[in-house]
Amino acid sequence: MASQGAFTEIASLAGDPARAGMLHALMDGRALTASELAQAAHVTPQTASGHLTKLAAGGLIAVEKQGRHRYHRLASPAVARMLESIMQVAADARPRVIVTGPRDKALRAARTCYDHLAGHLGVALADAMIANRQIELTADAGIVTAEGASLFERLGIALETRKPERSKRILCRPCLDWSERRPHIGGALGAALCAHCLTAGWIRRVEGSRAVSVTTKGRQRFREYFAIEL
Amino acid sequence: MASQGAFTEIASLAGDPARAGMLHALMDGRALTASELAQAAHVTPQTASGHLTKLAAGGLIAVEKQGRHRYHRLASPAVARMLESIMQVAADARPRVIVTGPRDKALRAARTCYDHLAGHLGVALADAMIANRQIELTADAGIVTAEGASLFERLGIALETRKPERSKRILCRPCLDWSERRPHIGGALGAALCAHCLTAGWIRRVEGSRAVSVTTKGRQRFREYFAIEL
DNA sequence: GCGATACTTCGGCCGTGACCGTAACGTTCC
DNA sequence: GGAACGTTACGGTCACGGCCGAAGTATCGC
Repeated sequence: MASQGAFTEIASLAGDPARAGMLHALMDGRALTASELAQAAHVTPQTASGHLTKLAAGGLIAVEKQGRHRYHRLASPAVARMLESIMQVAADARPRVIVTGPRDKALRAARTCYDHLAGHLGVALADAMIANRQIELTADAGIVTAEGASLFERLGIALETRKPERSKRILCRPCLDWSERRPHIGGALGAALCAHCLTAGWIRRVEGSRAVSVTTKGRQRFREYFAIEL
Repeated sequence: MASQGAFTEIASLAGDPARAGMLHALMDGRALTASELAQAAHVTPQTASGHLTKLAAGGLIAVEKQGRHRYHRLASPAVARMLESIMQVAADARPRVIVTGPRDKALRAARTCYDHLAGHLGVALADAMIANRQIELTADAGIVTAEGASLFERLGIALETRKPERSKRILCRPCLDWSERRPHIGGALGAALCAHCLTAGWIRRVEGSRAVSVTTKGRQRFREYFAIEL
């Protein structure tokens, strides 16, 4: 089969510890410089450069030159989904020794997963919206109800229905959380929600991590709109 | 981060050519013996055995003893989704030399993707059901409409709504086809549909491949129920 | 122009891991 | 019991690929 070679190339690209560290660091959806990624992977800049070249050649990351910096980001949402699915299998088959460091704790509490929210916060949001009949989720798929749509309208979040034809239903993607083992909200809906939380100052990115922290305002708003106690 | 080690382990397990070949062979959802997998991966039985031990230890495959055979299958749908997502990235970043052999041709026409239908047939089915307003699909999610539910009832396919509570809507998972680059029907719905096609004799598995062939009866039924000309 | 910063390329060292041959082990069938 | 089949264990070879040091190429600020 012709596609097999490509498959092994992609998988082995992700299977190296240093490169995995870089991909991990890029999972929050932002673009990072080569030196930042070298630091994240605990290797020297030369080594990192080689890895980045390979990742770019394999189509996993995209590079953008800007002055003397080179910004690297995941090439597409498909790559993010791939990484997420690998993490899920990894977490699944792992009831082994789990060393929960303090940084891990923050990650488990709330983090971004490429472009949407994950961790305890992400799952709590999904749970709340399900309880409030604003969305419906299974392991496979999800939809936004009329109540959900009106909530987003109240929040000032524009949900561009990608299918303007005639279907009024809005769909979203469930994304199994590797720390909570339960689905949170992904897809375009999750991305819009996450973006709103950031711009409205409900949450803030934690420096040098995928973790996010909930602000006082955010705590209040989450209670107000979603009936979540954090 | 604690999870990173597990991530690299899983990815590098999949990143070896021989193991990738085996996983590929298991992608049709059936259980195969070690010798069959050795043949599929083009290695000696001893080598294959070592790989299978590792794959099992990593939680990618499950082993079942039966007489003097040992049947190996993918450990879970999550693993199948992971493989699929890797294939998708691999296909995505590959506008390179595509050597389309005769076997590839059959695969592109119709094949199983773990437990549901893919290839030209799979995409055609999805297209037809969308056109007939029996399902709605985006890249992220999908649902079955009332018309869709009644079709499945006519076909004698029981769709156990996994959420018996009160939601009458049935959800399904879109799965981006790596050969057609468009979504086909996955999830529980796709699995039920595929199983029905097999048991009703609409399609038949091609020996030693993930490809399936459409029978004369199948051609007729697909026209009758889905208005598809093959 | 100059040095400083950011990144890449080159060359050589070294460890990991895939592979096979041989051989042993365990089941099943006759 | 013994033959046939299938799987596992061990030892040795070999090649691929990661890693760093040193040197080379772009871009910024002065």
